[in-house]
Amino acid sequence: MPELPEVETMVHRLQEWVGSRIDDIVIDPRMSLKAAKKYLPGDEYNDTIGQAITGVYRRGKFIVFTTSSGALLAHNAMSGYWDSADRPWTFDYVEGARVSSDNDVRVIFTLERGGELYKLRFHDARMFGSIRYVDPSQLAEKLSELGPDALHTKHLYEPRVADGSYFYDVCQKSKKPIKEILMDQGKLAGVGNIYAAEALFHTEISPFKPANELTRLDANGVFAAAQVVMANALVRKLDYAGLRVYRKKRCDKCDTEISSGDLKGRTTWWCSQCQK
DNA sequence: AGATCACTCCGGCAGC
DNA sequence: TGCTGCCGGAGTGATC
Repeated sequence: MPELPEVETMVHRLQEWVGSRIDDIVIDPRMSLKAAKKYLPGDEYNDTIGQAITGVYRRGKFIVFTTSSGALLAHNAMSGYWDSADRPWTFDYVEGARVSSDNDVRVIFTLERGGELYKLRFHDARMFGSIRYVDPSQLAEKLSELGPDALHTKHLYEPRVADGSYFYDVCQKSKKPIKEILMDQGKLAGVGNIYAAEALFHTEISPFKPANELTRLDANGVFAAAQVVMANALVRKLDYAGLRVYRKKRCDKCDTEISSGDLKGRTTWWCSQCQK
């Protein structure tokens, strides 16, 4: 499941399409009506054709393609990724390498650049992702629903990044488990299940600890750890060997068996010995 | 009325 | 080997 570093990496690759024009779009006809609604429903399909891509950015876990008259707002959810037909992509998710398949292509954009035509493809096996065309005011509205970003990266759209003090204030306002706060996109944009678990492991705080029980030092530490694990993922080019608790069997500090359980519908991993 | 919750999309895959 | 059940971002509508 792509989180902030994965999305940033995809956005970096997508830069090559800045300056191209969307000539045509084909949406996978095999999808149910409900699933197809997530990809340029209604007028959005026609609104998108003819638009020039003026920039590609990341905001939280969203990809923002700015265009001549508006923007495409895309979310990869669990299984989404982008590539072009002439250069299929193998993307390493934490679950293992995902080899680009022709079978999970949901949307094909025909792009024109310098008189040549290219096929930009959005793959999404599980159809949980989305692509929406929005006008500038809708874009601003949608993005305003996200909290400040968790990490300043090269391709961040309209950089507005949280800091430890902000995160402490957010924690103070809620009795919810700290992991829920970390993953709440409306409070802090970009952190998902993997890096939330890792950040809490590094700071030795239980994912279930009520957020308002964290001291300022705790909150600063958790926020800093989240930034470090995501920044490391970026520089290591998403080499998941650096993960220490997510889907692990044993704690690499104390050798206790790693616990796993449900926290608000998401499986979470933690060391019951180290994390209090 | 704001916060919270259950439910929804779906294929992949673990576990019988 | 073939089935069943579980998993999950974010949006939606229901409920407290």
